[in-house]
Amino acid sequence: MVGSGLSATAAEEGAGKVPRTDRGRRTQRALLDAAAAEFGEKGFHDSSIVSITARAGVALGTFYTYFDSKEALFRALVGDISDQVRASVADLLTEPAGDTLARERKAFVAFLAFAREHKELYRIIDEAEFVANPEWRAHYENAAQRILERLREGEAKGELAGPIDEAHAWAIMGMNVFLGLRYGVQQPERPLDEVAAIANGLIARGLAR
Amino acid sequence: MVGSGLSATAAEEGAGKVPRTDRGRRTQRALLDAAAAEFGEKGFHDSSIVSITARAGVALGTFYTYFDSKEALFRALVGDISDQVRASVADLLTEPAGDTLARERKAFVAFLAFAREHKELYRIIDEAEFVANPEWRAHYENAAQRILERLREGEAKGELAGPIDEAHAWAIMGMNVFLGLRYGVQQPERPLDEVAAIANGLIARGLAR
Amino acid sequence: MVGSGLSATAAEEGAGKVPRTDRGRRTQRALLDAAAAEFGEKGFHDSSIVSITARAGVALGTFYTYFDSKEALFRALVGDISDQVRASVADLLTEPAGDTLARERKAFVAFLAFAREHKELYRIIDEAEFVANPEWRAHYENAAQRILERLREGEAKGELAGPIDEAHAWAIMGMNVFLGLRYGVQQPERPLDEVAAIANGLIARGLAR
Amino acid sequence: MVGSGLSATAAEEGAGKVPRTDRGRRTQRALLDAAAAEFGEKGFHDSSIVSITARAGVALGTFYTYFDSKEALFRALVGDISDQVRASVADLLTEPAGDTLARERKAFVAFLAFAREHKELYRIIDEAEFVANPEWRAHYENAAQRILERLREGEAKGELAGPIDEAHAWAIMGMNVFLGLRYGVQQPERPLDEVAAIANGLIARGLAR
DNA sequence: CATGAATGAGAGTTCATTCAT
DNA sequence: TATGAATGAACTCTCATTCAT
Repeated sequence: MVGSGLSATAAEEGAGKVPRTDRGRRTQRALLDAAAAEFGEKGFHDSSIVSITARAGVALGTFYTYFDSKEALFRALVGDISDQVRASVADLLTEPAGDTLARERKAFVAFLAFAREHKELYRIIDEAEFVANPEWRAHYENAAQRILERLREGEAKGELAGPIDEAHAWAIMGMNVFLGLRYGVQQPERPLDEVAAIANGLIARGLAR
Repeated sequence: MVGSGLSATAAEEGAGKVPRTDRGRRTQRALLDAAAAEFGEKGFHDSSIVSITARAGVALGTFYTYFDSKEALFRALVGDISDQVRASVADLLTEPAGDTLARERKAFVAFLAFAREHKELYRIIDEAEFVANPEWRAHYENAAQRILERLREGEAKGELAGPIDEAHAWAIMGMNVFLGLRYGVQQPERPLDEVAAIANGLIARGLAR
Repeated sequence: MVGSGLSATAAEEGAGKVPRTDRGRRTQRALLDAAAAEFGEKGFHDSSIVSITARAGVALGTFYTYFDSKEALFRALVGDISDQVRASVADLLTEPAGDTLARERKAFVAFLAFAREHKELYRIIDEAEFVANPEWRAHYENAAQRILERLREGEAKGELAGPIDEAHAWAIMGMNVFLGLRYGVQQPERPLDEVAAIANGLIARGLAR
Repeated sequence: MVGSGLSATAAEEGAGKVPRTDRGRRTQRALLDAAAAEFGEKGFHDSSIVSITARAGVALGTFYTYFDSKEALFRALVGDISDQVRASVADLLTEPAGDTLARERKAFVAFLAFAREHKELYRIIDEAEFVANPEWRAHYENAAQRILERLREGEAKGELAGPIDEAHAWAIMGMNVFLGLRYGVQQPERPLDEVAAIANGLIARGLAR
């Protein structure tokens, strides 16, 4: 289950059709939840619309009342999850955090926690990078962009040694993603803080002034 | 093109059938090369045997003379490529390299160069982690293991600050993979050394004694 | 044509899926009738789903809306025909027949008449004994069982000389089946009663008290 | 194994090609033995030439040196087995047997013994009646003819009550075949004589003068 | 005579999508 | 809006048969 389903924005960005009634909204939400489960379990190609509608408890034909195609559904879902990852991380970052490294550590913990909470989704996001349609591939680029901005702020404040490069952001994101894979999905029993300490240690000294 | 095709070991490890004539060996190689191109372009699910045999210039039925199924072919290919990445990296590491950090930098450069040379394969390896069959998923675990061993050597020699943890290896691998994605596949025009310097700088200071 | 199609029980015993609308029921019946004709003409292996759906006047894919596989269809059909043979014979036996021999004669006539009416099905039943799946092979065993019961009744009433053995039932069934093949299918022009008289004469004296 | 393979006559009746060397004869025999095993286990349609040549230990292409097609092989095999059944029965019947009923009993015992010895072949003979090509279907008609001749001899000698009809022969054959199926193949542990006594009792009284 | 690679028609099956009700 | 039957292109896989060596 992805929280309460599709976020308002994501639904309206062309991926899903806009339901006009309450009943319609409930049906669309049921389809999205079912899709999250299905895609998470089986991946894009092995998921089927028959199965998704069955999970959602609606008839097969109903699907096309809310989505134009299987790809449209996937796109809607990826957008939604991407929103949630960002939201989940942003939440923690709004609190008056200390310095840049502390912020980055918080971001990592939030990310790892999200991965643990929604293991299925991890697969979806990753798969999205490799499924044909290029517009689904924005996730990592956006994420790298946000990391880069935070690093540049730190550089400006004199907390980090310059010059900060885009490559730094991609390196950190790669670290995070793989540690998320390892300790969020494969071995979720390892204490969050332990992993965060190691990751942060690397960055801290690696970028310290 | 996958170098000269399937490496001897990979071919004999049960994934592909063993041709008994020269003609047969040529055909099997043609199929493997065609498959590398096809899987690289379209990914596992969107690749079709019809298309692979067409690329290879043989009849559809010929495929089954050399592979039991589409999955068997993919497995053979992943094994082969995995072998090649490792070999490509190991080559550079046999030379009497300096300290651990220098070795790690060389490994990264080798990896990045491989990614640039075989962009299509990048996708194959990554996809292998997410396609159902778990036996295809050994690549990252093996790679992490090798990184970890190198780091532990450095720790033993007193070059790196301990304690070295498995998480360090996964973090470095993630860095490498994402930098490979960014500067090997997406933006291959950026000078190798520039990227390597940044990556190595992070690790160097991050793990320095 | 198999009477009105699949008997209610057979349809619900897992072999065919249950249609939810009238239209669906009509389509499933069309498929079953087409299958009876096709299997009867060509036998199981030479029958094809393409051809069956063509006969039924529906699209290829429609087949899988009603049956899971070619085997499932065959199973449904065999169950149904087996039901019909039994019903056809049982019908005549409910009337207050005279002694056991008269009953057995009536059963034979009913069987022979059924074979003439549904020549194609003869082949299907016989083939079912030899096609791999053992669950399709119950027909002859059930039939022998019913004959045996009738004979034992006659023995109890003192009409037949004991001891009645299972082998008697199989012998009589074999007689019936081969006479059905010869005078039901191959030479249906010979008068029913003539054949019945000969068969019954054999049994009559063979088992007479 | 079918004795020493294809009987000379059967081989030369157009079904199999005639080998010119000793080596050739050995190869053809190996193929026939392999085919008997394969067809017996899997039936005509599920048997494959690849598998038959593998069993015979020869290359795939070699098959067509000795047989024109899969059907030709089957035909050769059925002819051969049919020969053997007849020979096996005829052997016993040449001895100066007593009356007609004693002969018929001997014939049945011989048949049952053959069925037990060559269970696989039972299936082949039966299948032959239903596989498309009508020329393969001669077996039962020939067998009925021979039974009929024996019965008419008995009638002439005054041992059996007339008038003997073709239907008697088919009835007896059906009895024999089904008892062969039941006590030759399905329950071969039952003593031969017990079954023979029951079968013969039926015929004896059924046709006795 | 023997080999085994090559062929390709044809089979069963899946599933996204359409549409009448 | 909801339903589920209908569609057919596309796919993987099999195997009898041909043929160059």
